[in-house]
Formats: sequence, C-alpha cells, structure tokens
Amino acid sequence: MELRQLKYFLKAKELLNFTEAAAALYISQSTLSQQIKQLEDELQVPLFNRIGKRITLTEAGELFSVYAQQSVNKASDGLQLLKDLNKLETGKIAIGVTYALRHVVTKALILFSSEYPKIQFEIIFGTSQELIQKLNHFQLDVILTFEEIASEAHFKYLELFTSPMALVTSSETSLKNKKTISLEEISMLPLAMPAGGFSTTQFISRAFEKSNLHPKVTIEINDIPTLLELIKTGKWHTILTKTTIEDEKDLYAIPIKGENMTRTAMLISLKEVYEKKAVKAFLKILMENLK
Amino acid sequence: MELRQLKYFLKAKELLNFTEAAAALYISQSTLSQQIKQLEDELQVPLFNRIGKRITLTEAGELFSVYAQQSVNKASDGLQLLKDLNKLETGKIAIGVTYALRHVVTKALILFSSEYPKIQFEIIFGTSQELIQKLNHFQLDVILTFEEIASEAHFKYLELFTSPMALVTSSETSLKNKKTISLEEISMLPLAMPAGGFSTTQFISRAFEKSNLHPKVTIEINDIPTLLELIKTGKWHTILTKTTIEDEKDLYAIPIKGENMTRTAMLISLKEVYEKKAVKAFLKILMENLK
DNA sequence: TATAATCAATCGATAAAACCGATTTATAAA
DNA sequence: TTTATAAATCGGTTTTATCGATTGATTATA
Repeated sequence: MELRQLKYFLKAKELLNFTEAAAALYISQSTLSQQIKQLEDELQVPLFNRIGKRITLTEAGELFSVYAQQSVNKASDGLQLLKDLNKLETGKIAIGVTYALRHVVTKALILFSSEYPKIQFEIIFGTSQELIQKLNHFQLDVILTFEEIASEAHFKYLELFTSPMALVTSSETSLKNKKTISLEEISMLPLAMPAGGFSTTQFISRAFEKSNLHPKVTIEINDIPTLLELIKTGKWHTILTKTTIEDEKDLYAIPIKGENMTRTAMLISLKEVYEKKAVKAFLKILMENLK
Repeated sequence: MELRQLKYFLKAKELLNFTEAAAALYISQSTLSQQIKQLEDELQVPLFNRIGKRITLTEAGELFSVYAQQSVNKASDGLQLLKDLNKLETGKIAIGVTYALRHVVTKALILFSSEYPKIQFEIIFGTSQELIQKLNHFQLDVILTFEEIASEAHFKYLELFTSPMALVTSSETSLKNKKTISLEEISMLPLAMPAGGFSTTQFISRAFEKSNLHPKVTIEINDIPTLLELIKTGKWHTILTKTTIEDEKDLYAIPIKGENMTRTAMLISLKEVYEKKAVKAFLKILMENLK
C-alpha cells in the first residue's frame, strides 16, 4: 500500500470513472486499472463493483476511503508544516467569506500581503451552507460568516464581533431621522432581499413569522452588489447586518428594534487539522484590525 | 512521498541508527540512506542531523514525524478495518492486564477463543504505568487495570466493577473469624507487599501515611505469583484488591475498614483509533461474564 | 598515536515495478 | 444489429527501488 495508490483510489472514488480519473491524474487508464487492482489484491477485497462498464464503491471501498483520505491528508499536512517552517515564503490560504463580511477580509488582505507578498490567496464568496460544505471537503482553510445554528463538533469557532440587523436604504431617504426602526414599520416598506440561501435572509424571515408580520418582498436576488445597486435607487429597501454596508457611502443603515436583532461574526475552521502558519498569521492581522 | 519512505523514516527515527534501522526493515543500509535522502529532497529540508557518524533528528524531523506516524497509522487502520470485515477470521488482539485482574481476562479468553479460534492473542502483564506507556505507543489495543489517578484526554475509560482492598492471608489464619479489619490492626502484622511500581501498593501506602501508621513491610517483590506463595506459608500477610485472589483456594481475604477502600476496575483504550472488530467482540464477552 | 571498528554516503549494476499504447472484452446506447 | 464507451489485459519500455562493494569520515581501543 502506497500513498500513490491511495490517491489514485480516492480520485477514482470521486469521479466513479476510471478513464476520467486517469486523465485527472495525468496517467493512462491502464495504469490506473492496474494500480487499483494491485491495491485490491493487497487488501484482499474489491473496492469497486464492476457492473458492466460502470463502477460503484463497495461497502469495503466506502469504509476504507475514510482512512485512505486521512492517511493522505496527514502526509500532506506534514508537508505543509515543513513548508510553513520555511519562513512563510510559500503557502496558499483559502478563505470562504459571506458577502456581509467582505470589508473585514479585504482590509486584512491588504495589510497581510504587504508583509508577506509571496503567500497566495483564494477568496471564495458564498452562502454559509456552501462555505461549510467546502470546509468539510478540505477545500477551505477557514471561513468567516455569521453564527450558524447547528454547531458541529468537528469545527472550531471563534467569535469576532457582533453587528445589528438593520434596514438599509438609500442615503436620500426620508427615514434618515430615525435612530431605530421596528419590524412592523418595515413590513410597510417595499423590500428587495437576498435569496433564501443566505443565512441573514433565513434569520430575518423567522423573525417576521414570529411577529405574525408579512413583509412586502418584491425582489429576491442572489448577488449582493446588484442588490445594493437597487437599494441606491431609493425604490426599495433591504435588511442586512450593518457590517455589510460598512464602506458604502450612498447607503444608510437603521438598526432594527427588538431583542436578538444582532448577529455574531465568526471564524470557523476544522479541528484536528494542522493550522497553516500563514493562516495563523493572517487571522492575527485580521483580528487586530477589526476596528 | 510514499508510505514506504515514511515507514523507513519512522524506524530510523526510532533507532537513530541507519544500519540498525535498515536491518530491522530487512533492507540494505544503502537503500535506507537513499530513500531518506529522497524524502528529504522532496520535503526540501533535512530530517536528520548528520554529526559525524551519529544522527539526530532535526526540528523539522521531529515535527514531521508526528504526521508521518499518523499517516502510516491511518493507512494501517484502514487495512485492519477491511480485515475485520472479513468475518473475524483474522486479527490480533493485544491486551495489557494488571495481575490483579488476571482471572477476568483468562475467563473471557477461554470463552472467546472457542467461538473465534483464529484470532491471535498477546497478553501482557505489567504495572499500570508500563501498560499505559505501551498503550500510548500503539503496542496494545486495550488495557485492563484499576483506576488511574491522572485521567488523560486521549484515553477512553470504561468502568467494570469495584473490588474492596483486603488483607490477604493464608486460609489457616487465626483471623478467619473477622469480617473486616482496620489499617491499625494491619500495621501490627508482618507484611509482604508488591513492589512500589504497582498501583495498589502506591494506593495503600498513601492510606497508611494519611492515618500516620507505619506498616511492617518486611518483603517487597515485583512478582505476584511468588508473593502469593509466600503468603500461603502463613508467615506473612499482604494487601491486595479482593479480586486478585478470586481463584486461589489456599488464600483468604478480609476487607479493610474505612472509606475509599475500594478500587474500580477499568478498561482503557485510545480515542480516535479504529477499534478492531475482534477487540470489540472480545470486550463484549468479557463484560458479559464479569459475574 | 596508530589501528581497528563503526557508520553513513556513494557508485554501478540489477531486479522490480510503474507506466504506456494497443487490443480485447463487456456493456449500454442508437 | 451496429456503434460507442469503459474497464481489463497484454507486451514492451522506462523508471526506480534495491543490492553489494567501496569510500570517507568519526569514534573507540590497543
């Protein structure tokens, strides 16, 4: 059993197609076939069912894949550790962010990369669910989002700050004199809201339901910059965490009255995975510059 | 990076001698040298310091070894899982036992091996400390001992039963009419005790200290069967958990008066390691036959 | 201080293993 | 039935893990 074979197996498991897996691994299909067979011979159990020209995982393959993945991960964690030791001159940071926290990341990013210019970044925007899924698949090092309801045991959580939910309107609004606003008042206004996948939207729609109110949502949209463009016209309003429009001068935020109308920004990462030195340094800078 | 290289590296780390490590791995010293060098080239950092003809681990080697070990372990856990699936027709169980719990294991062993005759056993008797150390080095699957003071985070503990501390004497003893006995009475008697490494001895000597008593220990010995032989002569007495002499008909146990004079038998194993199916089955039988 | 013993590195040669392209076999789709 | 597709197999090539012998450097010992 060698790491090479485990990697081949995992790619074949992922794609469930030897030909494609071989291509993805830059080896020939015959090599992949042979190496899988050799692994199966050593393990004395088939990992794949060959149903005609299709393949599916056997129970053994399913169970074994967990350990294969962990073995490969531990080896690459070790490699990463050594690269990190090499003075942060190499490394890649993959961060997931919900749009609301955009400015937190960009600010830290600018500061960090002037200090460590060689570190590569991959910034992924998405809904909390999308990001959590990516984190679970080891595609992200850390995600930055508002609190999730289900706190999972294999995650590490770190609270950053709280931000009130707020009605967001154009700066030219007639509501500008108000310090706070109630859900009831909001339910009279024409609203444009982020699509249902966004945790903020789920959060606020539950709040409306509890109060037996029915907001006038005329637009749902899954792209926040576009949403903000619409709000700037003054024809619609929306509800977001105040943090979201931190850097937007054409928009105005009025905090919403009521308990539990604040959300907590959080860093979420995986327990039991080696934390890259570069990630640690980046988060340090991020937290030192929260405001 | 391949598992083969990681295994070579770990053996070299263990023995800190390439020639011996190569012999232990049944490969030539030149092969080991080359494979280590190749690994170091790939990791771009030396794992060993070559000081003359001696070698020591570098900081990088020390850090990396943790991940190398985990990678190798995960792979072999996966292999073990598949073997277990193969209907308990293969597998080896390594159990550590303190002598006091001997009969618990032997009883279960006899029952288990008539049901699963192909499973191999390795039974290691030793003091708690020795067994804990072996468990930490992955040399044992599970240990059976009396409670340890320091409960470590990476262990799983399972309580089995409690047993009173007792004065153990020959069956011909004049004390036979006593139902219980006090520490003070014991401190008048000539004692032969297990050596200081045994947890029972440590436990009982603390009890004497607290009561400001000085027992007359004339013999210390690190082999329990020999100790029991001496007790049978009637010239000495000793203190053990009652369980220890479960099957000894020539010996008689008088429970000791006082609070905290009972000990709890425990199964201890490592968290986060795949538990072999054979071990699970063995422990099931063991627990069903506690009495 | 000279000599022997020990140990890791290196060299050249060989056996083993990974790999490829072409072909075969089996199945699914047209 | 024909065609297309995918995995398995075959034969040959390249790569690489391995070995034994040797070297060079260090430590132990006579």
